[in-house]
Amino acid sequence: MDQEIEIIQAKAETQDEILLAALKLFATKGYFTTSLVDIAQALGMKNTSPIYHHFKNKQMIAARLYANIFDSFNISVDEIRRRNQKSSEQLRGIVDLFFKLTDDAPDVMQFLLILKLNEFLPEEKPVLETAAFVKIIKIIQSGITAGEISDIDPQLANAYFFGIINNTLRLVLTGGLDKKADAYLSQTWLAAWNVIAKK
Amino acid sequence: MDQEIEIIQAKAETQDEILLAALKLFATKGYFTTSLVDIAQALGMKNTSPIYHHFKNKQMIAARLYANIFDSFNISVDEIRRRNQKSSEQLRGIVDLFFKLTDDAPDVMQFLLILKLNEFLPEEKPVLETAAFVKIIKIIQSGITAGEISDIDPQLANAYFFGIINNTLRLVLTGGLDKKADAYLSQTWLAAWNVIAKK
DNA sequence: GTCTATACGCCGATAGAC
DNA sequence: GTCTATCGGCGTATAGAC
Repeated sequence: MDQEIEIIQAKAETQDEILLAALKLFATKGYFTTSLVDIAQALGMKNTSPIYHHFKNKQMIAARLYANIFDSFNISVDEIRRRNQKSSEQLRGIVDLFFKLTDDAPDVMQFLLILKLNEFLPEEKPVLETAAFVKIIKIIQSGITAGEISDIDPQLANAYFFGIINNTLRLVLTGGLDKKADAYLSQTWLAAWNVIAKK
Repeated sequence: MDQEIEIIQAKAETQDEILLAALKLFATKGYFTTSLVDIAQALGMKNTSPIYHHFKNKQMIAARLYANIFDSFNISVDEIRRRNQKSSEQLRGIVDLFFKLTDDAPDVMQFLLILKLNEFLPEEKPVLETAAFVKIIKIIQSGITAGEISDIDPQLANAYFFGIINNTLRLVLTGGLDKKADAYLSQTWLAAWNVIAKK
């Protein structure tokens, strides 16, 4: 029984290792330019066979990454909403999370912001229809109703606000800005918030 | 002699047809998911052979698209700079061009804004190091010197300004905003300009 | 659960007739 | 300059021993 648990844990661990290696390679090289051989080699495997022991095929690796990342992002957004009442505070929480992820888990952020997911995951929901991103729109709508955010099209407010946030992070990730994301956090938050804040 | 000219023109025309079909497919499906067979079929060819008559290989098609699009964008930026003195006017000209291209040549805009060019054109310059985009930074720097634009890091000002512009256009291109780009032009320009304008 | 070995398919690319 | 035909290679995926 102990053995079985160990085996299951071992399996879960190598699954995660595969996911981690794949994420890193997808984020840096792109999905189509990384082969399963690349992933296997990154893990010190001599073949791709072990990978097929854990995943049906290459696409399912990406699908699992997609599910994991968006689920965990969704949970984070829920927590942020629970812990803050005002739209401005909730948005600030999301921005803090994005900047933190950019510095601490850039591969995850690449996956969220930069990769063209629909190119290799055509059946998954577009990012903007994802639970977490739908909730962000709701936050903005609440802010408009509450008079915190100026009364414009919520989709446009979203486009402007996260245009500033995401483009800044995009540049950090691609080396267009040379400091850590954290160095730009307060200034960038202010710029983005002022675009949509009711004067 | 007349015949020769005709042949050369014909060749140039089918070259452009190949480029146009490739651009459309790359923009909609992505580079790696469109095969040369796809391109050939889009042109009514029964084989890929005619393509190889005009281009050495698939990558060279993309490289030519890259050169054409960035060259013509660069020329447009030069014209805009020549015709306007103030940084605000020059930026406005570039924004007008971007919005116009989004409505009139969305494939070109996809190529400029959305495709991950370095994934399939690793030896080409990153977009931001391109002549036109370097000039845009210069426009912003001039605006700061002239007191039109607030005195922040030009790279950051660039990130904020085009974060708003490009993210809005990105959403138009991907269907996240349902009207034509032109419907958002004046409002989006104001939002972006106000972020960097000196108060 | 990882190894060796191998099959299979797709796509990029070429040869050569017309 | 487009056709028929075909090659070669890479990358995905599987079979089966250990």
